[in-house]
Amino acid sequence: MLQRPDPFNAQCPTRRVLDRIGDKWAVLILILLEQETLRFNELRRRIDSISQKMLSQTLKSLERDGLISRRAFATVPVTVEYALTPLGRTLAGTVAELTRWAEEHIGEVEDAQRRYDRGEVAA
Amino acid sequence: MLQRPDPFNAQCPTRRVLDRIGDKWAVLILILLEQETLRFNELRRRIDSISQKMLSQTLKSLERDGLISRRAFATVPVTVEYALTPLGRTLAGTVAELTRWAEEHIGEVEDAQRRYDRGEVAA
DNA sequence: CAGGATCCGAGTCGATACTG
DNA sequence: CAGTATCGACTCGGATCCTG
Repeated sequence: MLQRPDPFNAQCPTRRVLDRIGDKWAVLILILLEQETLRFNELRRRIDSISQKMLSQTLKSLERDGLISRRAFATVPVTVEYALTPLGRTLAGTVAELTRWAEEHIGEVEDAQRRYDRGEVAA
Repeated sequence: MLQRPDPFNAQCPTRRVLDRIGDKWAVLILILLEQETLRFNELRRRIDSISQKMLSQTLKSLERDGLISRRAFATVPVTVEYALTPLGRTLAGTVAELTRWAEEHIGEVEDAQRRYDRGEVAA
């Protein structure tokens, strides 16, 4: 029904990648790790509103997808560092395009919302 | 805490845009409408697995965000056409970058997953 | 044809408590 | 410090029925 690997119709792999990006926390983590390697609790502090459950869960699936790498050091209290893999880095770059779009057009979106909420259909 | 309009910490507008993109159905609709204007049930048939509830719900919020436009014709049974707005078109373009990434790298992601599931930590 | 309203089960997420 | 395990609240989304 479609020429491309079709993100429609199924649990096609492409769709799975899209869902991954749809994940709010995953995107934030990618953005943070793009700038520097971070430890578990550092990430937690940066994101601030994330629960420890969602953080570890999200980190695990990002690692599974080969987007980030996990390195544990046998220091006195354990130390674990998370960093982007080369693959993750390419994705982070693409995602950055999106956040750029958001920053540039958020004004227009909000205007549209106000108009809509005022009952205007807008041409 | 951050230089950019910070997608962290809050219900910052940029975050809202990201959530929008995170929406699986919204993305699919944008992709379809990028190619041609479609009617309600046409969209329904294309996406196939979407329920009528989610379709109308998603269309409504896309319209509210100024990304698509809705035009109703007073034909015998009503006809409603949905199309991208210029704003929506710019977003669709950006989203296309993402699907391109997905198509190009899905293989690497799946390889990573298999390795992970086999218990390998991977460097 | 294009949708609104309702009901309801499955999955998500946060809070809490505990471990190596 | 870096997690895991459990539980309950809440939400999302599908199925169904109905209308202009």
